[in-house]
Amino acid sequence: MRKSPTQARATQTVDAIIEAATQILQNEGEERLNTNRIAERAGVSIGSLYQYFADKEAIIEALATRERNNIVASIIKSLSVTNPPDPESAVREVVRTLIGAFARRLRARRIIVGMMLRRWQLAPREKGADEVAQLLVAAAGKFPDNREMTPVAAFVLTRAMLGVIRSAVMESSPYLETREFEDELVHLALGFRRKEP
Amino acid sequence: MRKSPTQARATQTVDAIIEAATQILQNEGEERLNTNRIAERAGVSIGSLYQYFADKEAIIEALATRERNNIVASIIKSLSVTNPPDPESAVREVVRTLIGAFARRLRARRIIVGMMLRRWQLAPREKGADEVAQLLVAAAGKFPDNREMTPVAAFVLTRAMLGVIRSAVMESSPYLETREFEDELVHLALGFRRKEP
Amino acid sequence: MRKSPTQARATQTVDAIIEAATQILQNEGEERLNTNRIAERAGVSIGSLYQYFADKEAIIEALATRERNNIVASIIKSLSVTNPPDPESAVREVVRTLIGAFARRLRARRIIVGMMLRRWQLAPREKGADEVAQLLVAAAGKFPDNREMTPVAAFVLTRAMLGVIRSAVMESSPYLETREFEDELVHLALGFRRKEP
Amino acid sequence: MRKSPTQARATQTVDAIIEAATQILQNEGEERLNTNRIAERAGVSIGSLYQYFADKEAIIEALATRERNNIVASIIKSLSVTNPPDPESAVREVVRTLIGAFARRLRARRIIVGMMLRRWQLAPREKGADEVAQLLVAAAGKFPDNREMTPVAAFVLTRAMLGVIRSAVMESSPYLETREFEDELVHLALGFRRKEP
DNA sequence: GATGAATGAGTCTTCATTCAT
DNA sequence: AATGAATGAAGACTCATTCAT
Repeated sequence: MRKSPTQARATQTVDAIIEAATQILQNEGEERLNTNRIAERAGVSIGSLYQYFADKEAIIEALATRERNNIVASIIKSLSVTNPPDPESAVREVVRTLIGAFARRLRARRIIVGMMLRRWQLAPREKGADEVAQLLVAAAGKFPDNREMTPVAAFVLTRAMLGVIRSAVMESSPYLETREFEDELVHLALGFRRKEP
Repeated sequence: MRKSPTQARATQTVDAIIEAATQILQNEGEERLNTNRIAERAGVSIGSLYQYFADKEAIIEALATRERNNIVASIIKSLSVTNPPDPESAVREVVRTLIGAFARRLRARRIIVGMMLRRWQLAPREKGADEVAQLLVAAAGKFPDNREMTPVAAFVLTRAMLGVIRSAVMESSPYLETREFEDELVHLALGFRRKEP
Repeated sequence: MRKSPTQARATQTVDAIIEAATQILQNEGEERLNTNRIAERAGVSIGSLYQYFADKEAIIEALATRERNNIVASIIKSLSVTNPPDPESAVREVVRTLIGAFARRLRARRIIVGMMLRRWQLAPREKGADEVAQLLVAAAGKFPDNREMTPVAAFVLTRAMLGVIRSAVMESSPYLETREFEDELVHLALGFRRKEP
Repeated sequence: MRKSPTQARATQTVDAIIEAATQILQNEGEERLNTNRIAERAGVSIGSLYQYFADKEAIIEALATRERNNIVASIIKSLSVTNPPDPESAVREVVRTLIGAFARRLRARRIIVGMMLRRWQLAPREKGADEVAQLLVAAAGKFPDNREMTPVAAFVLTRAMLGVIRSAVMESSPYLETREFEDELVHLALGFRRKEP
């Protein structure tokens, strides 16, 4: 970001720009996402936009970061439920949160995810996923009959979960918000954490 | 395709175009993929390009289809192994093929694979993933202690598998070609197919 | 024309090309009129087309000429009616023929007329109009109470008549084939031929 | 117009674009009228052009509208002559103005006039011709021995007048600015407005 | 700081025409 | 003579970015 917004007014401007970009993505699609339109929708001049963002890429990055932070935050929150009675309850809580996080603002999320896939495929490092992995491992650790979670196992589990949800989002799957879909994801996670195959 | 190439010369042109597009994707990235460059790289006039492809999209589609066919073919081939002794063997065979299909292409063609994976997930009616799902279900179906595979379960399983592999490819994960990684994927699939959690 | 068709086969080809062009104009509009499409519609290769026509312009010219000849021929025919009982009958016959000639294949005619206006505005010399003018003068000469038709008067009369019909065609006027419209044109011509104003 | 010019600078740009288009039409013909050339001739970037005009068509429309307004204004002005003594005087005044409007522009701007006349005839809802029709009817209406002017009659009369003038302009007729030509047009109008044929 | 007019490289696409087969 | 694959100049339009006011 070119200039860190010190004044409250500036923070508002930055937020307005990111929100405008998200809305355009949601309502008009990626093709229509251009800096002029973002500025217009944000009620800001194009000149001002470039005072806070070095280039279009920076806006997209800010937008993606915001989305990821929201999701991670909501997962963390869901895990803070004290003392889940059994593994299934714990897992289900996380699954439900994950699905919920992605299902909201579906179209915008789909495009953002797609854009991130396109742009960051060479230098990715799915930060969010690793954080989620940590959380899952920690959550699973609470129950004695779980197998130990090696790094590889954590990697596989998180990417599997996210992969399924991501696919459902990207494919606009009708399953996405069904109970059966949630059940299957829970089943996937519980089956994975067991010791014997 | 706008015109099906009848003369040998025309077939060469079409191949040159697809090959050129592939190379550009590999060497310069998706952003630099434009019709003029494709034609130039293919040693063909832009006019010729448009004689065989209705628009840019059609070229990308042809390219993705070609890749997908290759992968699906290799999976089908791996499944033709007669009479696997147990579920694990069957699943492991498919897992190994899947990993192999993507990993082999990894070093040479990350961008194409990325594009393809994205397209599999973007295009709701793409056969690719569903074909793989069918194959997995069929492979698993040979053993009596499996639970029934509903459509939702098949969706979840295939997307989980592909999601994990996609992530490993995209993140250039060092796990990708390790035995442990393969084991975890097998574990994931076997755990999922069990009746009780 | 590059090559005058001596063989019957060649004449058919030329006709097919002109007819194809007319049909495209009629069904798809001027924008879609291009040599490749003409050749295709005519069932002829693009190479053959260029064997008979030097360039696209030549096709359009041939087409326009054909249209004009058809119209002039039909007017001549209508004037050959022997001994019309009175001026009004004579005039009405011509008017009716003119309207009929233009009203057929309305869309194609509209486009052809428009194209001619555009292309030949600098070197026009409306040949057809002058021929029609001669005919009108001759026809009018049969009745004693007409005023003399000077060249200027003939010019004005023919252009007025053609101008009205042309406008009706170009504007897709609903009047075009009504009885009232015909009456007004007859009125225009009869009023003009009277001696005192 | 895409954006209404608020700053003075912007107004200049818009004017420059229309003027450039006019010049190109004049000097190079309609076929050479393309947006890049217009921008270049206007001393403006192609981007600026597209900031004020949605597409090429919009430029042509603006240009045609400007011309039409000029002509209609001059006719209206000519009709403001108070109390013409007789029908012939009234009609002659209008005829003279019409001829003058087109003839004056003839030498300088044949192509524009041609384009304009074409557009008047092409665009069904264009006000131009109808406005002139209204004016003619009003002018004629002042005298008691005129027949009533139905819509069809007004259509025929205006298109006849404009058709004759258009032809004279387009064919570069030597009659155009002669007294005899004017007389014949007046004769045409007066003959038409009489009750009996 | 804010504005928005201006920029122009870059992209997709069409189509008249040629020429090797 | 016929074919149709190939050509490439040309044209419409977009949009990230700059900079004078």
